[in-house]
Amino acid sequence: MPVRLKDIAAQLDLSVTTVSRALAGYSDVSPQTRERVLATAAAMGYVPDATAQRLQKQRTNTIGFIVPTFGPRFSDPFFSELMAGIGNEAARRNYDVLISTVAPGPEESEVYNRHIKSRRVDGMLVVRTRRDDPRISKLLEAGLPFVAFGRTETSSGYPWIDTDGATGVELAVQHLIALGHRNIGFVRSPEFLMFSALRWDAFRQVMSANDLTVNPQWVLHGDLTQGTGKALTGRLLGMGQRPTALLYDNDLMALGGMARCRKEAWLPAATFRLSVLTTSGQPSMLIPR
Amino acid sequence: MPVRLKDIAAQLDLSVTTVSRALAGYSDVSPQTRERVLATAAAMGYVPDATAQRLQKQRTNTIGFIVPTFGPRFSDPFFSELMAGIGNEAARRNYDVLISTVAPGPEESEVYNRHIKSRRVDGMLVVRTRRDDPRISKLLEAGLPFVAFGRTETSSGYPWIDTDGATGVELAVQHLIALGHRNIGFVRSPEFLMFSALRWDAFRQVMSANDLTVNPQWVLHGDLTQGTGKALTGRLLGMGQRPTALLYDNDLMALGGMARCRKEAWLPAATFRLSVLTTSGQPSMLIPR
DNA sequence: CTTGACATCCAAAACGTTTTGGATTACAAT
DNA sequence: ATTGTAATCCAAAACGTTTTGGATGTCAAG
Repeated sequence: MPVRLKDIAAQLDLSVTTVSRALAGYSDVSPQTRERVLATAAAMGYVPDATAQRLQKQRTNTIGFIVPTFGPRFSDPFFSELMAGIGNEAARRNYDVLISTVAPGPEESEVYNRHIKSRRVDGMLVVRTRRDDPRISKLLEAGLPFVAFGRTETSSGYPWIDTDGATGVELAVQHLIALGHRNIGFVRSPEFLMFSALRWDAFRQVMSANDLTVNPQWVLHGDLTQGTGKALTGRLLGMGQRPTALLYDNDLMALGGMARCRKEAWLPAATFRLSVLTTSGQPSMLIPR
Repeated sequence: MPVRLKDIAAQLDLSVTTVSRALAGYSDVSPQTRERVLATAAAMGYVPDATAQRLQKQRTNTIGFIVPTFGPRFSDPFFSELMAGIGNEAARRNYDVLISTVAPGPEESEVYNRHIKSRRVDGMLVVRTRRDDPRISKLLEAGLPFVAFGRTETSSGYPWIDTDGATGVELAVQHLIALGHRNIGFVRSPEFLMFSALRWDAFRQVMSANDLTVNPQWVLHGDLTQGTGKALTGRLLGMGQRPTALLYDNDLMALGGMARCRKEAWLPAATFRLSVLTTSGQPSMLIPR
C-alpha cells in the first residue's frame, strides 16, 4: 500500500539507487531525471520509511525525554510548558521527541539503560537533577550526548542549563525584608534534588547577610505537589510562634499554600517568581548541519 | 562498541539465527544452548537494536501523540496530566510514545501526514477534537489505528473516549440554580472545538428547562488560556447589568477568572469540576498479544 | 539395514533505505 | 584509432534483526 523507492523506480524504469540519489539531490543524476523523479515521487505521495533510513544512517533523529513522575498519574505542569518548547524546537529541526515517564527509583535506571543500549535516541534530555544523579553518570559512561536541565553536586564535564535559583531566592528574601518581614519560613523540596540544595544555601546566606536567623521550625520539606504545599502551610501558620512570610521552592507548592491561606481567610502576599537562566557554557548536543 | 547478535554468535561459535531464536524462546534450540546464549547475552549486556527490529517486524511499538499548542510555548497543563497516564500505561506495555507539538493550522496536516506515511508510529492519539476534524478524516482514510479523546460532529466509525461535558454543565447549572442564581454567564471556548458545541447545547437546554433565558451578552468566547479567562471575567463583571454566577468551559479560564475576582475583591463561588467519562464503546487500538 | 520422526542447528532472504565502487556512453583531445 | 574526461546510471553491499526453508545427526521402529 505505501509507496516505496522501488515503486518509483519501476514506474520510471530507473534503479532504486538513482531514485534515491535524485531525491537526495546528488549531482550524479541529470537534471531531467531529477525532475521526473521529484515529480512522480510527489505525485505518488512518497515519504521515506523512517525506520529504514534510521537503520542505514545509524542515527534516529530522535531525542529522548524522560519525565520524572511521582505516582502513576501525576506530572508537574511545569514539564508541559517545557515540553511545548522542546517539541516545537525539535520539530523545527526535524527531530522527533520520544518521551517516557518513570518514577525515580530502581526501574528508572532500567528505562535509561534500554533507551541508551537499544539505540532509540541520538541523545537525551535530563530534567530535575539530583545532587548525585545516577542518570548523568550513566549517560557519561555510555557516551550518549545529553543536556541536563539542572546541575549536580559536581556539575562539570557535561553541558547543562539551569534556572538561577540562588539569585531568585536572594531577590525574594530581600523583597520580603524590604517589606519589613523578619520571620520568614521556607517550604523546601526534597533534599536529594540539586536545586533544593542550591536554594537552601542561598537562603541561609541571604538571611545571615541580613542578620536574620533561620528558625529551623519554619523550614519544612514538601514533595513539590500542591497537596503538601497546602498541608505544610497549614502547619506553619498554625504554630503559636509563626512566620509572617513564606518562601516556596516551586510554583505548585506555592499554589497549594495560597489556597490554604485563602481558605483560612489569611491574605497571601503578592507572588514573586523568577526565571533567571544560567548555563554550563559547554557546547550542547551536536545537531548536524 | 555496542553488542550485536553476531558478537554473541561469534563468542559462542553459533549462528546469528540460533542466538536470535534462543533469545526469542523458540523451541528449536536446545535447553543447554539457550542457557549459554542467555547467560552470555546478559554478561555482554546485549540489548536488541530497536531500529533493526522495527524494520524487520514492520511495527514500531510506538504510538504518536500530537499535542495541540497555541503559540510557540504554551501548552495546557491538562495535557501533562494526560501524558503522565499515557506514558505510564505505554511503558507498561513496552510501547514508546512519540510526541509532537503543533499549532492547529495548515502545517498541522503536514505533521500528521509525515507521521502516517513515514511509518514512525503504529497508531495515534488525537486530542481536543474539532467539530469537523481533518485529522480524523485523514487517519480514517490512511487506515492508521487511532483513538480520539473527544468526539466530532458525526462521531461514528472510530473509537473515542470523552468527558461527558453535557452532564457536567447540567449539574453545574443546576447547582447554581439551587443556590438561587438566575443570571448565569458562560465563558465559552472556541466554537470549532467539539466539546464547546456539546457544552453550549447542554447549557441552553438546561437553562430553558429551568425557564431561564440565556443572555447573549453574558456569553463570551475565550481561547482556553488563563489570560482570556481573566479578561473576559473582567468584562462580564464590569457590565451594568451583570451575571451573579459564571460558568467556564475549562480549568485554565476558570483559574484566570478566579484570579480576576480576587483582584477586584469579589469572592468567587466554590469551584465545581466534573470528570464523567463516556466512550464510543468501539474496540480501541490493537495491542498485540 | 532402512525408514521415519525428532531434535538441533544454520544459510539466505527479507524489511527499505543509503553508500560504495564501478559500468557505460559520448565526446574532445591526442 | 587511442586516451582521457565528464556525465549518467546502476548492482551489490550494508545497517541489525527475524523468518523461511532446509540440512544434519540421532535414535527407535520396522
